[in-house]
Amino acid sequence: MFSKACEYGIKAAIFIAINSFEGKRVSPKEISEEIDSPQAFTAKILQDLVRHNIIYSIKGAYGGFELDKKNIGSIKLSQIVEAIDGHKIYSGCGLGLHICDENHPCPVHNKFKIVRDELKHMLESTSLEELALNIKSGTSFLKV
Amino acid sequence: MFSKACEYGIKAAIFIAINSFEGKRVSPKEISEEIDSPQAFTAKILQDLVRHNIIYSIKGAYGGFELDKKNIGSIKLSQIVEAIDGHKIYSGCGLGLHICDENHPCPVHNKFKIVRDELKHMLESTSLEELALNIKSGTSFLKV
DNA sequence: ATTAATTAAGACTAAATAGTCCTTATTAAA
DNA sequence: TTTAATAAGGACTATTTAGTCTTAATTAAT
Repeated sequence: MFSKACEYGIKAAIFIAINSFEGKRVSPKEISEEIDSPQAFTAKILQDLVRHNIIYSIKGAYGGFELDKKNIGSIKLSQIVEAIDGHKIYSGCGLGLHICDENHPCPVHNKFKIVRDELKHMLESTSLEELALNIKSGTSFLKV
Repeated sequence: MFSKACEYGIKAAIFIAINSFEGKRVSPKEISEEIDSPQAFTAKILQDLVRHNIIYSIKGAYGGFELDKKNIGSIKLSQIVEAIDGHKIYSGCGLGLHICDENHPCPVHNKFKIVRDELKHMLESTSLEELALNIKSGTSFLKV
């Protein structure tokens, strides 16, 4: 469903959020250990999130990644997915037709639309804050 | 969502179904033209469907691919997807955790489950017959 | 039996995704 | 102002997915 890059990006953002709540910056090393991902690859994905202004990076000694505590509640999963995987999850035909809409639907157009709308709604209505709080409380987990 | 192989496989199966209604066999060439897919690659995917007993192949002159007219109504989309992409759409964690269940959920486990169950239901409740009839009646399209 | 038309199989290439590694730029602290 | 700790960037490799090509096996018609 999501690319590996996107999976890592989501988990990394959650971990950064948890730490930002406590005013702590984190390094790619800590992040990749905590979310069980390849470090260098994760660092590259973090750069993507920085470029999209979803997270912030501070270079140099005592630097790291963080995000604005006040924004954690307003960052939605959809923003992270779009930053990394683009819009292809939402747009595009389920069977790969170049044109696929109400007037010229592929064989599964309407049925597929229901599923995709559900996914879209899920991504747009889930905030980083919600996910981070669940990790903090031990309700959900970032690895294993 | 689906792999290219799966997209081609679904469309090919629909086209074969349409022709089997009329007792006609079709070749990989006809199929790939009709569904706008690479011929050799499509042929390989057809072999997969044959191995899974979803379609039948008749070798030699006047051969081709066909399927049992009586079965078209009972073949579900899920069978084709499973034959080609395996079970990975259903199983596996949305964020790539090795273990992800009610007791040890990833951050999006419950929300993701809703989407995936919807997809699963869609695939399991949609028959090849239904899709083929829509193509025949011009309600939906296999290419462009 | 021979031939022409066909699917099957497997080795190959191409492109996309996943991932590594090294070098440069930046910055806080000493 | 030097140094050590860091992120950024880019070139590189590895793996997976997508796709091609050639040869073998099969079969209906002649």
